[in-house]
Amino acid sequence: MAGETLPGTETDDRSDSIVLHVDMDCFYAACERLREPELRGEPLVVGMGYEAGEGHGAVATASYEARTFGVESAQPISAALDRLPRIEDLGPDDDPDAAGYYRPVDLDFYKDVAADVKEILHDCADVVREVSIDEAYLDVTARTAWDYAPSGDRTLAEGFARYVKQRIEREVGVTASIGVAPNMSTAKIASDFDKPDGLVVVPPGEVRSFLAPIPVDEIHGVGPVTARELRSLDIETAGDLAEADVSTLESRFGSRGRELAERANGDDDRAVTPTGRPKSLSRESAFTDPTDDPEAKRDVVRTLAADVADRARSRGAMYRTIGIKVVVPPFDINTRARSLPGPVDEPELVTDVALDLLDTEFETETVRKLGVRVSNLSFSSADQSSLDGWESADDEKNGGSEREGGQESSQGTRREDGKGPQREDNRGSQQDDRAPDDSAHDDSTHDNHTSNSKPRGQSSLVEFD
DNA sequence: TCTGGGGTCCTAGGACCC
DNA sequence: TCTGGGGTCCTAGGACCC
Repeated sequence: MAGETLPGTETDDRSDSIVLHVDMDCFYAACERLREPELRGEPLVVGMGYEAGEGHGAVATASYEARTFGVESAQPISAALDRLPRIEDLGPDDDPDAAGYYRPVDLDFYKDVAADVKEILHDCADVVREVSIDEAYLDVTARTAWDYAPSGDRTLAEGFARYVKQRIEREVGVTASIGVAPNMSTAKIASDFDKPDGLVVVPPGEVRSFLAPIPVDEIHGVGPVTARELRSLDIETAGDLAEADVSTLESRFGSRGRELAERANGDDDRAVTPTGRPKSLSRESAFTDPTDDPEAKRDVVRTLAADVADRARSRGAMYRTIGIKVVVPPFDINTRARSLPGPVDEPELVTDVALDLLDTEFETETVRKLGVRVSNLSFSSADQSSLDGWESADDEKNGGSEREGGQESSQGTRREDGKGPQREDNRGSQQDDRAPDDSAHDDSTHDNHTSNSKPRGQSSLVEFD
């Protein structure tokens, strides 16, 4: 790994950083077109929870051609079909130009394609933060510069971004929009500015003038609720937000208020850090029709719980909290959770706790959707080194001080039955992790009966039977 | 826009400890 | 024991993102 930035020389001032935000254009649709080139240029809708010929589910991605018909992402498929009929449903007299193609989401295939893209990204940058399957931040400060190319009118950074873009298109066959800026939040807005197939470069001196006219709701972190509230304060653009009175913003939005104003002003000194480990894993599913049938609900919860536990195990995650989500019509979201004294990897326990949470409060409730979630995750150390090696290996700061995970006896010995991740390790991705004395505390409160041969009667930790 | 699935972060109140 | 303040953990809900 690159050792060019020594710990001591790491500057707090990142104003000359070069950050790329790479955002794949209509990624799911682009993937479908890779394997079905006939779909190029056609209106194409990729639906999740959608099955061929059916009408449920929601739009995951609509191609630009489909968007001209009013199809939008997150729309119910039924609404999309109203605006853009399925080509197969056309009668002989209907206009084939006013119809589109519908495909179900095939995440496994998209992940394969995304892996090819990410390989290129990692090849082009020292630090890559993957935010989702189709989006990533790259810190390329060490690879290029804000200087102008000899030819005169373009920065070297722009040339570098163009190179990344072209590689993706040439080697994978899908297009990306890229924003280039001195920080993450500006790069993010820049990538969005000229989609699809865009390349927008905002050099350090132009950040504020670039941001000023941007509508507030295009700022990352401003959703419908915040946008409405901002507008009620006559704040319509990033420029307005940058000039707004900070204490007013803070009283309205808490700590987020200040942060939003800073972002709107082009101040964002977050370093691009590699993707961390997950904080929670969940699975949910909606009923086609809301139901109050207790057994039907339990069946779903059992399936979801098994799925989640399975996924946790395959990712080497132990969990300390198990929860459910119950969505009651029209759309009331309820969550319930129970924490265990220590991390476990116990599929049956996930099922039992989830069912218990369901039964105690929601047995007779009519529900639209159910979910199961595990959180408070911890990962085995073996797995850890492979994933954030650069942090733990070279960063002496967190190397020594806060890793007492080793001699923890009470809960360090979950499953000594020969396989898999053994030792819990609370380091997690340590920023808000109050891990250090977390375990110490745990220890002192209920250690004495640790018969560390067996994980002291897990079933008795939760009060079934 | 009557609503799919998988996440993150923040806030607030209560329990509990010192 | 009715009186302080500080801290952590837990749960639940909400806003937001893709």
